[in-house]
Amino acid sequence: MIQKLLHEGVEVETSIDGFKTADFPEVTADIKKATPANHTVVVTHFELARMIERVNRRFAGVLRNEMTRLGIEDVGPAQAMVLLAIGDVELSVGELLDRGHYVGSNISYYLKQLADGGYIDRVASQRDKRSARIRLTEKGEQLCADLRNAGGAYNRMLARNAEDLRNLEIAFQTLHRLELVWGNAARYGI
Amino acid sequence: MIQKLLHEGVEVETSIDGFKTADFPEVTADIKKATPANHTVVVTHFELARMIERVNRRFAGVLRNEMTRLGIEDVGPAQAMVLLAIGDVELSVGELLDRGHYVGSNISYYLKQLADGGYIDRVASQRDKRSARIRLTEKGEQLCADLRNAGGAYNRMLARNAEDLRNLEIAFQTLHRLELVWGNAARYGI
DNA sequence: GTAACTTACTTCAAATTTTGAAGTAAAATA
DNA sequence: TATTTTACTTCAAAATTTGAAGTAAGTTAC
Repeated sequence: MIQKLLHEGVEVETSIDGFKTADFPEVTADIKKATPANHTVVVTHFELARMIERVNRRFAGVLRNEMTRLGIEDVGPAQAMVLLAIGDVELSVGELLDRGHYVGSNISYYLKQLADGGYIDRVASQRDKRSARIRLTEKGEQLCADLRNAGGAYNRMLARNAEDLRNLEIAFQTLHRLELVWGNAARYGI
Repeated sequence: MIQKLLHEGVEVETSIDGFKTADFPEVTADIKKATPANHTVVVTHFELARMIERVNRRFAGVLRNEMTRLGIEDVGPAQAMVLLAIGDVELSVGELLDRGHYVGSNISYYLKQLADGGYIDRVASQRDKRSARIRLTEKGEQLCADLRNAGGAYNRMLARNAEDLRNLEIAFQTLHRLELVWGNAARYGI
């Protein structure tokens, strides 16, 4: 199951910023036990980052296509992602920032466009009048529903069987770990 | 090991565009065997996409910090990623495009900046004079080396033991699959 | 051989996205 | 009550990305 993680036939590449399991002496033994041989190349930081970048670009394309197909012209894919991030709960801008690690001014800008397009409602909180409460309008919910509906086909392609599901979950968890490690690094250094 | 994939305590969210394993009757049996209960929520298309977006943003921050620390001012993180994508092989612009699913004009633009900064050399191919062959200069290799060096700390944080390594590999493979599925979808529709 | 087409890129202008500095107003704290 | 902090917004500039149009070299079909 664990395989050499080379893609597109570029053997040399992984060895550049890849490290061998031999670099982890305490780990090598376990791996050797589990897998016979030849599985010495391991994923690194940068390989993952590049992969994530590529996949992200791909998804942006998918989303753009879907939105074109839906005839959405007044907002772009980035705004749609914000919409999906909001989901069906009412939340403050600050909560939304946390959800996507956005920059404040950025979200502010998107929310303005989404509000102008009639996709969200913003109401000042009763308790704290500084805090704006955001929620999807009917129109916003409709767009999300349409997108999720269109996404069903992808879910079926991605999750074909139990193994796929397991792998997707592991990928998700691992990405979450990356998020934490890179996030802490950005804030507290190293 | 397989866990409920909720994060940041937003229980409601996953159930929006999440589907239950019950939606896959043929799969549910296997899962039930493997895991006792309570692990019914599964990752979807959009959750993964949002996660990838967040992680990507985080990594951009990390890279920006590292470059600031290295005192690199003439090129940005995006250009550094291109540099890392080139690695230590000589390749054509077209090959580079494939590596990162970039848009041609975009890479052209980055390559110009990288060439101006003295990070890469471009030579017209002997065989095909339309094709530019790209490779890192000493300076370019140095920057890559510095970045990879700085990245070592992250690798150690991410790959603490054999399980981490396995999960990183699974994540990598799964992302690669996403790349293919989303890539084909973008090109051939659905 | 040459006209038409394709490939491999580059250029440019515009759109989109992201950042960061500076603001405002409400809430919390001293 | 004064000061500071929080929760955002606004704006201008920068970075990134896109897409249309161009150029020049190679290929193919007469």
